[in-house]
Amino acid sequence: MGRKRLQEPADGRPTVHTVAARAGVSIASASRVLNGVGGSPETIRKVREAAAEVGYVPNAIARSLQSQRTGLIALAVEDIGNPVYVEMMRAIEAVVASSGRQLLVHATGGRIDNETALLRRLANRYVDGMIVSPIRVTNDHLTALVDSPVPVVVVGQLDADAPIDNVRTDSRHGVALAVDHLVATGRRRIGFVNGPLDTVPGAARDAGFRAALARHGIGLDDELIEVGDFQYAAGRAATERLLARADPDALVCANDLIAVGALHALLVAGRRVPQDVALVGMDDTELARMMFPQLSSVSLGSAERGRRAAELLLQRIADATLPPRREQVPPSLVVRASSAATLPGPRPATGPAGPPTTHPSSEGVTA
Amino acid sequence: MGRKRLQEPADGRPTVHTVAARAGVSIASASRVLNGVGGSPETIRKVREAAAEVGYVPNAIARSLQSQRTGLIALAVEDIGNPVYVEMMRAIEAVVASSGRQLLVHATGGRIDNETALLRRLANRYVDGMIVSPIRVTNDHLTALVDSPVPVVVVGQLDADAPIDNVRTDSRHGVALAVDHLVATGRRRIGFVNGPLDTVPGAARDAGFRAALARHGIGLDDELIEVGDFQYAAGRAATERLLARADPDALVCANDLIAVGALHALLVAGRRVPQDVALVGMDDTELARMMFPQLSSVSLGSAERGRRAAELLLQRIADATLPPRREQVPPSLVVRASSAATLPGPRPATGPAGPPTTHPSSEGVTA
DNA sequence: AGACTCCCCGGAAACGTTTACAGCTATCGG
DNA sequence: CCGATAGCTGTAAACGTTTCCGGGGAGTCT
Repeated sequence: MGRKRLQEPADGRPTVHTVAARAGVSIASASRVLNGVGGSPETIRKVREAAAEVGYVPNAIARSLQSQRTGLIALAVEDIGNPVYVEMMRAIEAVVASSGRQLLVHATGGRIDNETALLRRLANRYVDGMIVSPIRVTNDHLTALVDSPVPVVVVGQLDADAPIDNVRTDSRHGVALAVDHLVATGRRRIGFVNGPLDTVPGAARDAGFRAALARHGIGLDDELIEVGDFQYAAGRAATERLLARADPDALVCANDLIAVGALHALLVAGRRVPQDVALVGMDDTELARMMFPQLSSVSLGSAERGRRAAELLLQRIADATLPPRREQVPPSLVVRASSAATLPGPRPATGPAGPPTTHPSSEGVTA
Repeated sequence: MGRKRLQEPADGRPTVHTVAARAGVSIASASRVLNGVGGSPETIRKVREAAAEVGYVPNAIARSLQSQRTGLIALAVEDIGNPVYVEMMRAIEAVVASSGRQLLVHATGGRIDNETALLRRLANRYVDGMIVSPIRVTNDHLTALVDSPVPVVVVGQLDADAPIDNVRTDSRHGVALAVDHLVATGRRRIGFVNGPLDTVPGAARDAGFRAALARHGIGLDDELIEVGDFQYAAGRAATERLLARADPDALVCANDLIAVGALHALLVAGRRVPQDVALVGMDDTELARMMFPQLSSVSLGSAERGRRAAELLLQRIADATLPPRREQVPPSLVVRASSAATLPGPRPATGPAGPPTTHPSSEGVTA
């Protein structure tokens, strides 16, 4: 039988041709039945039977080539080990999975070239869309984002006029919440352990800290500000440097990993938390609840931001003509043991301070 | 002009046809030049020029259909939030990326149906291979693994006769290391906080704990054994239950997340660590170093296991006829502050115990 | 009873790439 | 100076799927 094409590939795996031949129908009919569109009862039975007998599984690549979509969504974050990205990823994954797609995760290590290379490679159509949370943004970056061939949603700050779907929070305001809380509970010598200033979040948090101090009429003491990167080890080292030259009664940290490092440094240095030094982290990851004492932390709604970003992306994939949208998730402060104690100072607690217990088991209250 | 096929898809994105037409050569020549095989200097120049002008990027899907490989490797783990998997993933990612491939991460949540569904979907050829670290293994699972159409490597215990590439450690021995160390430093009322017994690691660690106690001639006290799951919250709750009915002088935990929960419970209950209760975790993740006091932990070489699994997988992708291989990574104990103190007991420390300081900054010594 | 509609089916094109094959030219050795 | 050979080029097939289109049969309405 000189059929026009092989029924069985050398591979041995069945294709739609195999099924069709076995069922005695055309590949078109077989395909229709397998996709559940059309087909007479008799044809359906034959095709289903044949497919089951040979163990047919459609080849997703061929299907993608035809349909021009892969069902893959990419997520690019700096550091997969940071719990804040884990939370974001979980939220994204939930949305993505519920749309029948799969998530492809990339760790960029914050290296900008890495990220632009990734964006350019996007052009090869391997994913239907991408969510990226860059911590540094260059012009190169922006143009790569703007003329990306596939939909992109950015989580994080972005130029106001960039025509890109964007979900952000206000980390300046987040820092302000932390400072307000500390001031309200009587702290005055408030230190700040930040990440790199050449990153978007680093710069925003620095500005937020300075503004908040000024608003409270507290003079800025550069001795009380220290910079590392957004990791645990750097946070610990930066806090050690800070403690070696200054004597804070409170510390704000630019994320929870830094805060955990700061806690370690404080305890090693023999400071009691919160009695001697109150500590507030940022991102409100599960890490904050795992520490002893549990860490107060400014929630930047990472799960919520992830969820919204995923929804924006799915909407854009469905309709590419949508105008660029921008959503904002407000920060909120979660007070736990690490900053719950009010200093025995001039001003009694009026804020959301908890009881000054050393062994609290409360899960924190949202300010 | 009546070319056989469209030069420009409605999409507007250039294909190899676009480039070929613009360069005035055939698509075969264009493809050859773009892949760097063959072509006269003149042709090369023209094609390169045309490709640059139209901004040609090859369509990875079409290429995959032709080459029967996607360049994607899947990794399926239970919980993406567990630092042990983060470490494993980093190691795998390094190997995978150095081979020019990309990593696709799946969180299974430990649900067995989820995992088998994933394995079956593998048949659709979307990935070139898969690394899976199941915590529960059923027969269904095994058959799905064995007749998977794409190469699979399993990280974790597996039936000895299963013809599947496999990288494992000996967590029974790992638990023994922890118990030996605690006994050597004078502990006798050693508790154990485990994960679910119907999981492979849970069962192995339970058996290891019982065997180790027996080997030391210490009677087994069921009051000192508690079970939750492999998460922080469960570890904390399980430890609270255990402390409510027994008075251990040491705790072995089935992983670091549990150990962190146990530490929290101990400190809330007012026990000093390590003076009152020594604590040893398992997996030796960065979390162990982040705690105060830093946690002793049994390293199961997760990064190493990940690296080796990735290498096995790449080898098998390159040559499917290799016989099934099995590699073993030995566990090792890293002693840190949480178990460094020797009890003022009958037996002076002969083991690898560190100084009984309360504020150690040592990064731990490997036993 | 004829025309119209509806449904089902099979052939073939299309997605964008790589590659086997054959034809052509130019070069080199004898 | 001619034949072999090497290198380049273009045509066309192939990867496995979905889908457009035209043909045909059965059923229904007028």
